[in-house]
Amino acid sequence: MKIRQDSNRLEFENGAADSVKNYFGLRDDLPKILTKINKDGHIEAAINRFKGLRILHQDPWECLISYICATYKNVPAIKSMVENLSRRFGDKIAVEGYTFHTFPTPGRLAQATTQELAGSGLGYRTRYVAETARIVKRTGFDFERLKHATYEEAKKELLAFPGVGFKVADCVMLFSLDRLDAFPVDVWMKRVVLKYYARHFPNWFLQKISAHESPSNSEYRKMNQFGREYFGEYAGYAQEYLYHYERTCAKSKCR
DNA sequence: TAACCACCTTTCTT
DNA sequence: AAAGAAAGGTGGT
Repeated sequence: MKIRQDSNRLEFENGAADSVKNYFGLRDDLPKILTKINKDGHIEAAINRFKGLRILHQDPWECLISYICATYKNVPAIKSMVENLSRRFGDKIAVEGYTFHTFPTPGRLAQATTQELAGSGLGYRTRYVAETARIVKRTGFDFERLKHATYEEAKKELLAFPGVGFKVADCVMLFSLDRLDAFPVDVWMKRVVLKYYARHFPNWFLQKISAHESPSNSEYRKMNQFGREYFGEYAGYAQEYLYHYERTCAKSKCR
């Protein structure tokens, strides 16, 4: 399957398979979603600037490991780690003369030595990835089952993996378990809260989260709850538009 | 419960 | 070019 982006639309060679449409979130009813999350001028600006942005429906296992690796790292570094893992432990595949590597299975990562994993640049995340891989392998963990669990139950089960806190759990649910109501809160969303949604929080709270970089668990819960209640069943989409808007337009003029 | 803070490494910024 | 800051947080105390 070959896909080409031509300016603002995708072209699929020989039409798109269902799995491809699903991966790019093309089955999500974007007009409906954007209407529902468009609650104020701030999110509206983000929507107007990036209309068409969709949430990928990724593989849960790959998503889980990727976000365990993501803590305290910037995006290029995360990309590098995932590529290292794929190149060193995944299967080599050839497509029309180009070489790619699949993301390694739980079994393959479970049998990798600590040294081998650390060699991929994981740092202190090495033991989280190793232990999570072993648990998934040993228990035959069924990620698909979590798609049909309640929000609280799915989150609770994800939190049981080492290296998984609130933020990683919400990301895995949003990006791979079809939980579009999940609302991950990272440093960028904290900035969004302070900048655009301060009036929804008491002053003492705003001062508290300003005092340090990453939010505590109780602070996370408050911002997470606000996002889910304020934006509703597609809060995750609101998060994605605000996140991308803030990262892209905060410094530069974005025009 | 709440507040600190160490943590591996890569990439960005000055 | 080199050095310091920041990076899609988590877990332990």
